[in-house]
Amino acid sequence: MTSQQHADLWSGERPEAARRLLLAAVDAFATRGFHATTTRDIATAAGMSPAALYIHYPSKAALLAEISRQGHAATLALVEEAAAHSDDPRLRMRRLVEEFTAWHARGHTVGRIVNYELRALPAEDFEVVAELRRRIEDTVKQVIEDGVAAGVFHTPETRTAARAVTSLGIDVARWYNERSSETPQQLGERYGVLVLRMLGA
Amino acid sequence: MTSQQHADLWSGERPEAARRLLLAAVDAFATRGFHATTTRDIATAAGMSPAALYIHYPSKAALLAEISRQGHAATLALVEEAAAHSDDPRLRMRRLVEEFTAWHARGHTVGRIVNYELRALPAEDFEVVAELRRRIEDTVKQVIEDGVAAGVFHTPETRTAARAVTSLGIDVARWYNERSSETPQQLGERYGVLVLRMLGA
DNA sequence: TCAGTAACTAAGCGCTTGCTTAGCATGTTG
DNA sequence: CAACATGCTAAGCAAGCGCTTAGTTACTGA
Repeated sequence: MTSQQHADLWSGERPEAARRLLLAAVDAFATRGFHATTTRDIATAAGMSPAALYIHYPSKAALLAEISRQGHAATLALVEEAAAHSDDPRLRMRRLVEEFTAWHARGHTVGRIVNYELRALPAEDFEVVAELRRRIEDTVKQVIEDGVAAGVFHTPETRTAARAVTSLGIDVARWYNERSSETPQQLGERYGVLVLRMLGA
Repeated sequence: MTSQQHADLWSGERPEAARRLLLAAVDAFATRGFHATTTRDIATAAGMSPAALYIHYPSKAALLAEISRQGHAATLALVEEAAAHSDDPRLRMRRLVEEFTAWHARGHTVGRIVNYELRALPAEDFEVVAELRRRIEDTVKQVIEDGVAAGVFHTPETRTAARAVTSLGIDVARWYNERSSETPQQLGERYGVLVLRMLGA
């Protein structure tokens, strides 16, 4: 159940019990949603009593905030790295879509929390996360604008195009699961082709 | 707050108090999510005491099921109509994306419930709704396959392409709101252009 | 040796939840 | 005009919620 993705994202989390709680929370929030998940669910899945949760995290919402912040930070890093990877906007965009899509497939549990549990975040955590989201979208928009300026993309509304590109990746977290016929990498490659055509490359 | 969309979808709902409850539930479920919404929220917004809800609906989940069933049925009708509208797969697909996208923008509250509250549905209601969703996706896929067969679309994986097309529309319900700079119709037209290019038309 | 600390549990507190019960107006019908 | 149906409210119940308290155990270091 717990995918490799989680283990990597929080491999440095100490003490180990805190990490187990985080992984249990990711699975529970992704499967049932934040509000339908109880602190007893999380603690039990991590092999502890409910009270033990509060030694490592001050509240249920703090667990959500930790997952959302880290998930968003990792996504932004991935997008920025792909966008800086070459000089050709086509290669940058293809790499960006490949990685962004594969990330949302491989980490669809974290992806669901990141994208669909924003409302449940405490106000100040939401602010932090909203800024990360803005930077992700701006990075995508910048690659498109670079491509338009270079004459390799042909799309009049870069904001709308950026929305479409990010939408494709984000929505993968909603429908993808381990039983899907495509691997995350395959899906990324196919979406990369579709997006380049969509942008008129 | 209550958009025209809702009023149209449930204009025939009698008695009028039942309709008011339904509209209040749509707003509340879309804004806060099903599990974060209380029966007191819904009843108060509809101008009644909590007990009055149970005269018109047997449970909170029954309200959700009613919204989800009707929302899915309306979406399927819209998609099937657009898909049957002409002989040219390009015109059919453009119309389909225009209407599907505009629908998710105009009715983003209902759209959020339809697409993001499936987990909260009672099992038997979920089955009904899952079948409607299958038919929506199959209709989209069929238009793509018709286009490939006619030589006007060029995309090797029709299932993946259908996923991408529906994803674009569905995700609109997540981010669109009344303050968005594009009208639902504008957005539909722009997405129609992007999708046709994506399909290699 | 033993005070101090970190990690935990059993028990439960105060509150909110979905939903029920009992009863009250209003309007309709034989 | 009695009998009933409809649509509602005030009050509240049992269950479950997030979180706290008080205490136990195992380990560390002077």
